Amino acid sequence: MSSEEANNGTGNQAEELSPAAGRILEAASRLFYEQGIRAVGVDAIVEEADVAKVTLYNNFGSKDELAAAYVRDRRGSWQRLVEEYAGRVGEPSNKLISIFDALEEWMVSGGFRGSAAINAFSEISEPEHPARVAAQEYKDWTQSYLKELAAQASSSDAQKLAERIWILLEGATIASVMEESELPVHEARELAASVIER
Amino acid sequence: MSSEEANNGTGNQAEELSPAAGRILEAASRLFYEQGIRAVGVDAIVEEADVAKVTLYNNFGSKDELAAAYVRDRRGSWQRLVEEYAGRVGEPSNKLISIFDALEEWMVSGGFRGSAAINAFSEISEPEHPARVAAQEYKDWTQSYLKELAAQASSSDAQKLAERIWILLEGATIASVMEESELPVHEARELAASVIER
DNA sequence: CTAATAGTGAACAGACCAGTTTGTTTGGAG
DNA sequence: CTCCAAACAAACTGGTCTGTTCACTATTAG
Repeated sequence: MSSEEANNGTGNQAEELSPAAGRILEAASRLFYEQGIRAVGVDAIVEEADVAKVTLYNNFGSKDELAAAYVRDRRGSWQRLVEEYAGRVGEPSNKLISIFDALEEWMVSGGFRGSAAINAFSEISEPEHPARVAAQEYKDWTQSYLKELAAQASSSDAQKLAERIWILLEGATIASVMEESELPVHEARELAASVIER
Repeated sequence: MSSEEANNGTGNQAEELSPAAGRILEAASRLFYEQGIRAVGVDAIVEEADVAKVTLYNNFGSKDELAAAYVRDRRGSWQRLVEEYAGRVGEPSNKLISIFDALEEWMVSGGFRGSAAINAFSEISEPEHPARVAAQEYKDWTQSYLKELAAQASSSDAQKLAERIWILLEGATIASVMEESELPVHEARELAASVIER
């Protein structure tokens, strides 16, 4: 309960990890994202992180929990990027649009395979699976973030505006992955701008 | 090379299957869609279809090929539904919008877990995997279908219009799955209508 | 010095996986 | 009646999976 205890959903728990645990999460993040959660075995992660298997289980408890940590880790990085882009502009309506700029940077930084949360959600159907719960958290954060900005930007129906931006964001992500092009992000950004300006 | 040989991408190869093979594809479709491709073992499919394991391998060759057949089967049903809805309206612009009505029916028919193609795409990263190739076919068909309608509906930039409808379609699908609600489909439909009428 | 903490490597358990083999049964077609 | 194709059951191969156990080592704090 001392100074830096509040872990209020805004991510980056990687700071408080031991070096070995950090390496594990790093390796798991890369492999899970590249190949999918079910496609990667713990042995591969252990080897990539250059770590003993026991260390993985001492730090994360199970593969499923590690997968959840991976989804949360990616979500944290995404949130930070989104807020960084939003911080560069003043108007709430421009903040909304800047999400698509953040998405473009996220994409072009190489090896884009879509959103870790969406992928986890598509891959895992068990409702209680930790990684699926973590993916829900991503959805909840994004939606409430959009709703907050929409309320500041629009006088009339903020809920509706937020919902529409959310649809465009998810659609741009999937379309970009399937087309292997950032064009859908531009298109969605344009469309979002026209939606905001009514 | 006789009469009914042309398999021109418009699906439903289930007709020409033996009873046992049909049962296999049916069972595989249900299980793969509900739980994901990697999560379902061939033994579970064999048991569900009440069939011998050898029969599965004689008819489909491998689990990967069966997974591809599953994606193509779902795609075929989706195409038929889309074209049925399009057939009910006259104007090309209304045909474009009717896709969202088809999507809504697709959704509310129960157990909605998103698009089999998107799920397969998210789950499988190997580019040459048969199921991933089948998912690409879904993308290609949808895009060219949209482009064709957009060309009939719009004088100016059909390519752009098709791209935007495609983004809205994918976004509505993902958002609906994650929210467990058909609201995003309505929202996307409205948005599509306003995009079409410029 | 000592005691606790975190890590190591290697072997192991037990389940599950895709795919194959073998020998048998069944239902038409010529 | 015979032949053939398709399906059957069940055992089996060889591999991979998650997770655990064990004996040992390095670091650090009191």
